[in-house]
Amino acid sequence: MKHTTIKDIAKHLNVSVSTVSRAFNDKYDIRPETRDLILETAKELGYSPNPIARKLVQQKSFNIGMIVPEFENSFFPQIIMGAQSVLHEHNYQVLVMQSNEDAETELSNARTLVGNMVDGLIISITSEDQNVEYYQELLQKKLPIVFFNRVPAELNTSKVLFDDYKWAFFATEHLINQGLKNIIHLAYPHNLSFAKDRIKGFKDAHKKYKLPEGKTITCGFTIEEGERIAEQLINNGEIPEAIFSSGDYSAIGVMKAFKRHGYKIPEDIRVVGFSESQLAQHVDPPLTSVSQPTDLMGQAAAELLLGQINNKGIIVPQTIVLNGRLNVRESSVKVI
Amino acid sequence: MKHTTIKDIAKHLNVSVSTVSRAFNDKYDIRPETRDLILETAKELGYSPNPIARKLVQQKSFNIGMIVPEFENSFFPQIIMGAQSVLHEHNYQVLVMQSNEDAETELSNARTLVGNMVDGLIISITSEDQNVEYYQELLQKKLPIVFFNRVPAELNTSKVLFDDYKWAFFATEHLINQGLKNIIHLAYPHNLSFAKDRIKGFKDAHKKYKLPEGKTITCGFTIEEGERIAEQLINNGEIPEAIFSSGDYSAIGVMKAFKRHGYKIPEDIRVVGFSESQLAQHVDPPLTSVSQPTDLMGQAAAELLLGQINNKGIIVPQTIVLNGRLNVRESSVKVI
DNA sequence: TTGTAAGCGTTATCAT
DNA sequence: ATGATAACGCTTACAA
Repeated sequence: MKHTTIKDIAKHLNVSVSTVSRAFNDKYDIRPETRDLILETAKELGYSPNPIARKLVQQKSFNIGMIVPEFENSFFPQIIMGAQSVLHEHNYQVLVMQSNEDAETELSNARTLVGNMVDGLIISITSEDQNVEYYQELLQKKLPIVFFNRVPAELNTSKVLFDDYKWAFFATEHLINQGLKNIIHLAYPHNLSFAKDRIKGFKDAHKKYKLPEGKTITCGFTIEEGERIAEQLINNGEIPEAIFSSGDYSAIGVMKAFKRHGYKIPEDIRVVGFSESQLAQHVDPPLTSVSQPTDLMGQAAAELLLGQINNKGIIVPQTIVLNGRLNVRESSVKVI
Repeated sequence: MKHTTIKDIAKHLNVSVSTVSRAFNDKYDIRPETRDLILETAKELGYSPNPIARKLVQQKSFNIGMIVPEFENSFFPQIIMGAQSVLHEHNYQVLVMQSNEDAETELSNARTLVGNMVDGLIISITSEDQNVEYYQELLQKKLPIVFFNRVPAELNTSKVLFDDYKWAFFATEHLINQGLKNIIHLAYPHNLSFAKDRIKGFKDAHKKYKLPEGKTITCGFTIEEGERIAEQLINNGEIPEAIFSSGDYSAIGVMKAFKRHGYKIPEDIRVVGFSESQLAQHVDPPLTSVSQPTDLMGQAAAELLLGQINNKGIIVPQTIVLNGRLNVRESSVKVI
């Protein structure tokens, strides 16, 4: 693809390239008529300034890179949209990449984005342990980075978090308050910091009510995983009074499996999910779930990043912890 | 952010910049020891080549831009992942942007991506009528573009489509074959080509069975829209035997509203959706829906694009039409 | 095998 | 108000 360049226009009009450049950058002195003439012929010749060249000399792209583990579920897309809304207002474009839950891909995404000279990065990491050296390196080079939702503990930069501990606690309490004692928690793998926080919330709720520490089973993100765990429990004859799952999908899987085996929800087993997926209110029975303010999370991350950018890389690390809500639905309360 | 540059290394090692450059580009003659030395100090100094500069001189980025209307639902994300899988194999990175169903945003996305010197574009358009001149312009400049799912009729480039006509026909036939005569089609707005194709499929199925041409109502994409239309029908006392909706969400909305008013599905009204959303198999009753091969669509688009790129911009327009499947579930068949 | 220098498309400083 | 020109970081003839 052959771009029309500033030179083509300069030649065409017998002016210098700097004059043409000025026509496109309001801040310089230029006679209005010359400017209009240039802008006009630019349109004729199908010219628009080449941002690559501009980036090279200005060392600034007005692009923000964003990396998320996946966007199959609506969780991350909603956050992306939240971030976009504030970034767009400030004339930044957002380039999105997904790591597919893979740390290596995440690293290569980051490199691509940095290669494109993004002015900042907003990242939700895949694994707590990997890639931190690279991010560390970027931060040392004064590249603004904000992490959200899944964040590396060691890195000293801004983060936007959800109060996983608190809401796992509340969700568990919601079940305990109904007189239930035998609750199982389906936890996410331990390399995710929020998984640990939720486990802690779950256990501390038990402590508060002087109950024996609840049982925890590690479980994946999918419906199938939830089904697998439930089948396992059924096989072992180990039927709990309630299940608090770290994700809606596994919670739905659990419900499916138990229903298939003739158990009634919520009569026989109560179920609570986490993250308020689109499915939650539409499954049968509707699933109680902790909803996280995805749009706010995106907005907060974007604002922290803009702050860093405008601070010329002087990073004042800030951590914002966002509140949630427990959407109580039929799956977790006995209908009277 | 201060990048370490090729010059820093050159100075550090008392060699010329071209030697350093060569160390990073295998194809040139360079003494292995010099190369290793350079690569080593590069690592020490935290240097990696600046792709922006490289792009500027090579006029090639190994980045592909992809624009989708939204990624809140899993439809487009799945296509993106399909495309990514083949593009990654060929060392291309994919930059994704979303137009939010807005033609202007779509245009600005395209400009950003072109500005980043992507080597090709994969687009699902928001509106058939807008932005075509710009895309036309890009194509004339030999920028490879492949459209998918929602494509502009006028543009002479490669496209990947779903056979909307055929599957709307089959879906309708599936209802007619059960002896139903009074079927209403919830159609998408007419500025989307596939909306028209589905309407035609719906009507032609009626023709085949010598039935009066079925009724069509224009409806949005959301659950709420489906509910609104259903409420309207109920208010008018106009209860059909079946509803064939152009989208799963509106179909689900329809079911919700009818259920709320005491109608039974499928006993009183049968419902068929389109696009096989994640929700389809989990709502109550499970929703019959036409599933589209999203992964294949992404892969096909990517392959067509790579073809164009490797053809050095000599575009041989191709249109691939993909097949689907009707997933029959409880919402559309009377249980015996 | 290595160095020199031109060029990619801009912006920005310094003259004029 | 406009023009020359260096610079951004890199690749690539061409020369040595």
